[in-house]
Amino acid sequence: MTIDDIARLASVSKATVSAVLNDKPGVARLTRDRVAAIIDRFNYQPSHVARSLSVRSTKSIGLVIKEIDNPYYTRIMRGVFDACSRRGYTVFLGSSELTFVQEEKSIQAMVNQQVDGLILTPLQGGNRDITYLATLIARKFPLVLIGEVKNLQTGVVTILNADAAYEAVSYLIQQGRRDIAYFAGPATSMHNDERYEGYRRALAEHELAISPRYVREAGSYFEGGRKEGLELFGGPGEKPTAVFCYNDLVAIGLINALQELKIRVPEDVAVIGFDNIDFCRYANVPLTTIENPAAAMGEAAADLLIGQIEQGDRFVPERITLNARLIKRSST
Amino acid sequence: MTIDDIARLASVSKATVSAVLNDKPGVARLTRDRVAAIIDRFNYQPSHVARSLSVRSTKSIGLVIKEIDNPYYTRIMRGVFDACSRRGYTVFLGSSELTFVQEEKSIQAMVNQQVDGLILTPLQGGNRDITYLATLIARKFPLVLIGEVKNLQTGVVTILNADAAYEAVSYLIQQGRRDIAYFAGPATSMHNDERYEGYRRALAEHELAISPRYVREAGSYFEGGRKEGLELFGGPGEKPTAVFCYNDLVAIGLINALQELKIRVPEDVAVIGFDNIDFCRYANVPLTTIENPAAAMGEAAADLLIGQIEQGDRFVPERITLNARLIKRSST
DNA sequence: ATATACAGCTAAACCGATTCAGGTGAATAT
DNA sequence: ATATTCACCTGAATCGGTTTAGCTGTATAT
Repeated sequence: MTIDDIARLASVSKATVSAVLNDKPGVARLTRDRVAAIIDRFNYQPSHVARSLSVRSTKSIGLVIKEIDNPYYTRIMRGVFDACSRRGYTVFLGSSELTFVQEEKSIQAMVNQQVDGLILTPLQGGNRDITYLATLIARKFPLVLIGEVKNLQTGVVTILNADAAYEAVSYLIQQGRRDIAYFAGPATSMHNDERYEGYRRALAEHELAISPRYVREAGSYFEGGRKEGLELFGGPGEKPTAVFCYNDLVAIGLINALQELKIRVPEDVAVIGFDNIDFCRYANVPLTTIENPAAAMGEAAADLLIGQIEQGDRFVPERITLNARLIKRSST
Repeated sequence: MTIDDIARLASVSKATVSAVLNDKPGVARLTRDRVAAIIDRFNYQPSHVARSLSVRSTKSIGLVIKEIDNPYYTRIMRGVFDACSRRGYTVFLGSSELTFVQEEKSIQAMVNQQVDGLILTPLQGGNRDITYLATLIARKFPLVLIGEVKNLQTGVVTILNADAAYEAVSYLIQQGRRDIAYFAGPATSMHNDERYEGYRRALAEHELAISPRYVREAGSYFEGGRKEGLELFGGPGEKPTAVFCYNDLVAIGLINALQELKIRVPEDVAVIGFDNIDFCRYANVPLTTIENPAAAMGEAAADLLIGQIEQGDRFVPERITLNARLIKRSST
């Protein structure tokens, strides 16, 4: 079934059928009804591909995330997906698998599929090569980043990591904790820099010194948190009375280590995570953490992107900042 | 940049350029090199959309899962994604959000986008309407299901749920447990039926009776497991010494309830889950469970589907069954 | 009565690729 | 010298839509 068939059956031109399909004016009531009747009698669906070729838009966007099966990115996905389906866009899935090569490949695959725009949770780090993304932006290709990349003029959606970290650490101080450690994320992560900054600011504001032994790179997984926990709390030397962690997995790993060492949470040591993954609720010590509104970020990114796509030219790169709030549970 | 531009620049016809692009024979070495040089000098990428229209294939598939941010489906996604990118297909994301209406909508959106085929983790239940899927199949639309749907002749990828459950329950019996409960999944789930069947068989084989009080519908989430756990173990009456759970979340909910009731795991009660989500490893009582090879199923489904797409006609609906093995940890 | 406006419709160009039935000329066969 | 073969290349049709300029014929204005 093509538009020609419908035109023939209705004895009109395909231009008229097209007008009916797209609710364009200039078709008499009677004709419109007759054509519409035939269209749904034969259950005709216009070819999306042909339409795309003609109007130069595929009504689809690409989403390239860091890891497909990471609950945090998964929540971003859900937000993007929801916003897109609401606005009639479909989404292509891509993943950078944590490597720059793969990231660029995925982006290229999407661009090649001629998506109308792209949402990216960019990899970060000193050795980040900006050129490819910059080219894309120079070509006016609609692009929205979730998370910052320096020197790139596009739409960006973020949370105020530093402020959230500040709030969390202040809360610990307010509870009487004075020796507070930070279990840091990967050194290449800008999120980590920002969270550290909040930590630093909170301590500085209360005139508490930062002990170098208390700032440890634990990465972003369970194992890192556990390992650093065993080392710091199992080894010799002073022990902190609270730990602010880069993310929830690290916090859970740490708690696991603490329990193994028979150190009580929160009595002996308070722990705060970041992200509020589902797991926090299920854990036997429900984790105090910072709600990272991943789904909302996904939605915001999609809305921003689609706005960008549909505005075309005169569009100014926007920046959306969402709030991350502290969720108090029993680990503090 | 279109194929015409390249043709003009190389002073050949677009047919020749097309032949070069697609590595077709019948182009002289010299010409081929000249054209190729121009193609990559201008960094020309042929329009995927135009190509799709011409060859009637978009080199993309649709993946419709039940829930985007459910770790189990997320692992399926990863498998599908990996297999597809390996074979040069891109994947559209869709979600049924656990409702039949939304499932059909998502599928239609994909079909409308003219994907070459579809992978679906179908909703199940007595009131499942088969007609739409059946129509698709009748139209020879390539479709692979992850999980069974009755009366549908397509590719299917599954695990032997009953056998896996049988193995798990047998293991409990072998450890000396005799009063074994089953915390069941949603009544509409075929997986649940099969797992119950395995449970039943294991008990029957050892001439152990099934106590109706011990078979309880806990659904598929943490809350259900916790609630049924509190009821069964907190209330009056006999208590089982082991529980086989529909899935890991239910098992974790149950363990949470048991800990609240000061019942020791595994000393007083052994618990087995199903799926082996990441969480099992992180829990303070590492959960014995059944490894559900979700990623492998995703890969198998994608391979099956792509095979089906590329074979075209003479294709026989295949069925792939993967093994699920018991992973013994400290909850038993 | 003539000019003007307008609603309703269509023919044909266009989007950017693929494909196939020939055409051309050089090399080989008879 | 003519016929045959073959490698290489091209023109034009095709995929299935959208869009625009222009053509009707009827209604209104002058």
